[in-house]
Amino acid sequence: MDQVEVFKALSNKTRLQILNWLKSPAANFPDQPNADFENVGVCVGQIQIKSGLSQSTISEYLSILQRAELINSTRVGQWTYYKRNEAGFEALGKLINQEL
Amino acid sequence: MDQVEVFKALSNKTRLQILNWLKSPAANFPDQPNADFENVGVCVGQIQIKSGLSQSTISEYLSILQRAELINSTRVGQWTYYKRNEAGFEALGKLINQEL
DNA sequence: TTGGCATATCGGGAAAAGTCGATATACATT
DNA sequence: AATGTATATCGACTTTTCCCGATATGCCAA
Repeated sequence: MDQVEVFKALSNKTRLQILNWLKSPAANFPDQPNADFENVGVCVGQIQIKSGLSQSTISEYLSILQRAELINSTRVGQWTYYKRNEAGFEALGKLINQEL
Repeated sequence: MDQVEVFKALSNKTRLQILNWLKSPAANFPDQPNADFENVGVCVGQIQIKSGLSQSTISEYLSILQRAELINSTRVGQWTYYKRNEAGFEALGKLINQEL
């Protein structure tokens, strides 16, 4: 876990919002017919609509969060679903408590 | 505590190093004749020398860290001493565990 | 196999951050 | 008062980040 990379990923209001939305997909997004929130997460398009930013921006933001190990993705057909990587958040907590 | 501001402050290798050095001033800096590490911290000049960056850069970095509530300063004569603000780190830990 | 979606990648323009040297300010000493 | 030292601020330049629209890629359905 690269410290600077993870903090950079967190240094943006929209990316923080996305992480927060992904805590309760069912509360924050409309139902997805093709997949289940608990298993795979939320698809890019839903996140993009909710954010109000462009498709390309959100796609990039998601990959920044993924490189920082804060989310991970599952491809199902033409959709990519993203969900929180709780192990990454635990690692971050430890980093703060022990290394910073 | 502004979330984006804190994470931006942490998104820089040198600033992370400074925070780390300030965990054990006595181990990381030469003795200061005019002040005591435990009470007031380390003066700007010592941090600047150790970092290898310019005086102006370090002065700015310290103020970024201070605005993020991760360190605080004490002015004594012509010196400004900076030390870690452990309350800020606790707040950060809570932020990670509860809000992120 | 062609057309239509969903997502990723590319190229770019604007804004912010990184970093410097020069200058200003504040305090201390003589 | 004049000089010296420590820190802060300013102006500038370079690099990175923020976002976008356009295009490419991958997958599905007709």
